[in-house]
Amino acid sequence: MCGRFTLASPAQAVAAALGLPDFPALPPRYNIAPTQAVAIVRGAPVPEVALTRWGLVPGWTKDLARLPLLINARAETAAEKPSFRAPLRSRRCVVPADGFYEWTGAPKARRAIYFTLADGAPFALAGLWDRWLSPDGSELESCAILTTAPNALLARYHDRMPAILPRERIAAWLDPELRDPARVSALIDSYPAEAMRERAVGPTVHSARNEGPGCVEPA
DNA sequence: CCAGACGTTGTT
DNA sequence: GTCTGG
DNA sequence: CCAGACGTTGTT
DNA sequence: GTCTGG
Repeated sequence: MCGRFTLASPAQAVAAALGLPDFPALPPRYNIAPTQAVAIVRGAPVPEVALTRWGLVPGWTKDLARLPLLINARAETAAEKPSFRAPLRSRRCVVPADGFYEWTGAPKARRAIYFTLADGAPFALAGLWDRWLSPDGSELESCAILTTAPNALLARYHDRMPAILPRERIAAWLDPELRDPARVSALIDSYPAEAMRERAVGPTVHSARNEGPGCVEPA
């Protein structure tokens, strides 16, 4: 799955990787955690960037406190889940990232592994977003990252991996005219293992309170 | 019809 | 053990 | 995802 | 909001 990721590349590199005319300069992030602000790209033909809470809150939610944190959505079943059905049809987004972490090992010997593309370039995670009107009248926009079957690299550690969209599929994923669930899910696949790299990193990333390049330092 | 649920992951 | 915060 | 908290009372 | 269970 995907419960922590990074986005520290220069804005220009993010724009190039996503095929966008530009991308805003954001503070480099090495430890993006659930409930924190996450940049998403949504809409077409001119995509816009928005900052949303990581942990999707369905529009019909009545009690935020009782809602589990929906940071991931299984691509195989999202079309049938009440929380994800409508967002999958009409509120798809991409989440720019340049790496993500997976944890492995027994509870007392947990290690984090950091995954990137082989060339170190930023990439697009397939995401969903929604908008929730809180009782006090304020609006909350939130997002979730889709997961899929792991490639051979990820399978060494986990039975899931985040859905990375190859650059040529980003526009189709963001296209609001695309509403057929079968065609939507056809865009999701396990990214080729040969195009990815992994490295074990130290314990700094374990705490979501830690931030900075120390999170990705080799163990 | 109304009421009630609506989620993912990892671990054992 | 379970829930909340980041 | 992991880390960390998890409580009540009285007094100022 | 939308689907399922009764």
